[in-house]
Amino acid sequence: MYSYDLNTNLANIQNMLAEHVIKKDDFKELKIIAGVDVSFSQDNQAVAAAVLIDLYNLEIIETIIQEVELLFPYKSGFLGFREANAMVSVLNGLKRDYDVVMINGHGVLHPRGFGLASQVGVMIDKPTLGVAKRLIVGIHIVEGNHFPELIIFTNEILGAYLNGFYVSIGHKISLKTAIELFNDTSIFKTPEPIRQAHILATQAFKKILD
DNA sequence: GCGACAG
DNA sequence: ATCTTGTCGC
Repeated sequence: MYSYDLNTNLANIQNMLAEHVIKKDDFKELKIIAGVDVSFSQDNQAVAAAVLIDLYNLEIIETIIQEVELLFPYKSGFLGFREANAMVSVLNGLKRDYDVVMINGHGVLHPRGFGLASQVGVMIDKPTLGVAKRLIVGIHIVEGNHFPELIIFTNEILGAYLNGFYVSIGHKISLKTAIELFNDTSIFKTPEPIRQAHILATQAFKKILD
């Protein structure tokens, strides 16, 4: 499915859209944070889940699950083309509004500065941040003298490595705020928004397999 | 050429 | 991502 041309075209699209990413805080308030995740196994049958969490007590105030179809195969560096649509779809199904979305995957900490979190952010035009367990090959790390470690790529600070996770700007948020949000929602190893969303998506996916 | 490769 | 059993530890 991935021909050289398709790869090049998708990369070009990412390069162009990356210019629309806003790497600074651009919001009124940060009270309700959304977490999204997609669960799947072999085929393209999948379940997307989203949770809304109150930033001040980390309690869930709304949840939603939705059956979705993944139209693209997974390929490192192009995760957005596989999961962004599903995430936007499930987020649009939420009744309440939210201020920011935490996403499993990278934001601007990406070869072309346009990871899944940035793609979703640009699509919904809201603040997003990316949280991932591993770096994409090609990203270089520069250890800082102070906590948190700073990560650099093409001479620009793009993210931070915190408590086993790589945190980066998705859209309309600064790295500083993204880091604060990561810390403020981490009661367990994994931040609540994505932890709860993952639990929801996984349970729903297994249930729907009946 | 070979292996690695966000989820 | 998911498939899977046990195991270490609070």
